[in-house]
Amino acid sequence: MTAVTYKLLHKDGKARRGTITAPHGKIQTPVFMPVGTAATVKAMKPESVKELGAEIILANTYHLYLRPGHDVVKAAGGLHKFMNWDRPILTDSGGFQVFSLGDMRKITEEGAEFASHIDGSRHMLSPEKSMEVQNALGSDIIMAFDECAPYPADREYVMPSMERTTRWLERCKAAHKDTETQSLFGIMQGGMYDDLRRKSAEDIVKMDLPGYAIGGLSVGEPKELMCSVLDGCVDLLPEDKPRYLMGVGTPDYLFEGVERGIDMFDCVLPTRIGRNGTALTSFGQVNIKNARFERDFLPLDPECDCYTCRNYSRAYLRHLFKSGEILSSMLLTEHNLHFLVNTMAGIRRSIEEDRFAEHKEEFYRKYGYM
RNA sequence: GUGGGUAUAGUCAAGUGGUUAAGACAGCGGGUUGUGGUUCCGCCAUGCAUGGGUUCGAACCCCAUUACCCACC
Repeated sequence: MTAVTYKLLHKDGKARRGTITAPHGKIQTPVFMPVGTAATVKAMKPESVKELGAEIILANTYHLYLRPGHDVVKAAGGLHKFMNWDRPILTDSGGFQVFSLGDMRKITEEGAEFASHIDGSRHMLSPEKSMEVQNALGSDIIMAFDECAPYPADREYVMPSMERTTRWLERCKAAHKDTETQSLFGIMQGGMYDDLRRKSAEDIVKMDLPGYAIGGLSVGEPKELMCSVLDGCVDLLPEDKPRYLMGVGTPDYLFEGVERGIDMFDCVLPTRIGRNGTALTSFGQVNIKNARFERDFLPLDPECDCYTCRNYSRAYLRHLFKSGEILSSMLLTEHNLHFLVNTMAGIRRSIEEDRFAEHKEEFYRKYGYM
């Protein structure tokens, strides 16, 4: 028995309504996972993250390995206990940092050598090491150590990179022993090339893992390109396993992903832009810093029932941000997270009622994308 | 009242005769997609207290005026 299982409940077109059962609880899918890189969803108390309906959050192997160190987290009794979050946790493998650290790292067949962004010290992250760290953290879902190719990247770069990611996945699988309490998800790569995506999918699906992710998208490519790549590769993943589109995203991308059969998403966007004064609302993105909100005493999103919108005005939120007050980050983050989690809940309902397409159109019309 | 000093953007300021007047903060606008983000990128003085003068050319030199600061009466 694997730690994480998926049950498909209903389909509306390719959109899937399902449940994931993990050691720390059930997850209704499609799901949006808030990101808590350093064992905290920034500016949020775990209780508040729970209250707004998040059923799973994401943490990062690379960051926790560097600080405080996975041995510390393990000594604390595992990540759940350490950070006071008793629902499922997914940990990213550190693979994305291979991409985002740019020239501060070197990739070899063995793994990736990093210069710590904290103190410059050098560290080697390999498939085996990533499994060791994620095992010590004790997350429900652990991700394979992969390489996310940049965009744009030519075939000559992407093909060997993708093949190495597949070899790394084999090593991850071999190193991952604790399959009863944690489940390893594989990651498809292949850049923007349909045939490489197909090859990657075929190779990783053979390994019969409890779940699969699509990596290497949402790295700066145009939306249409991401959609067309998804068109060509989501169906290559097994129907009876959860499908996770990594690093996505904005509300519109969520709809595009679900429409093509994606079950899981994560993104730093709501928390990051929240801390920087931008809100996601049902009528589009709002920059609360704008002078036009100086005397606007309406709630951020009049249609929202989150704590922030029930109690505070745009003028107050603007004031808090301009004053550099901590409450600004808290209130905006809570709203943004609530908005995306709630958007996913609406998507799930629409799939159950076979009206996903209409729901998507309605959302776009209001959000200002159409 | 006498002597001295200072006046450059909302604020603090660089610039002491030669092409489009540094920079910082504030302000304004934008960005942000498996978090290297109290972050990043733009914009923001046709004008240097005011009025004259010298000069090919003045924020810069000269004169007057005004305001403020410091001393001394």
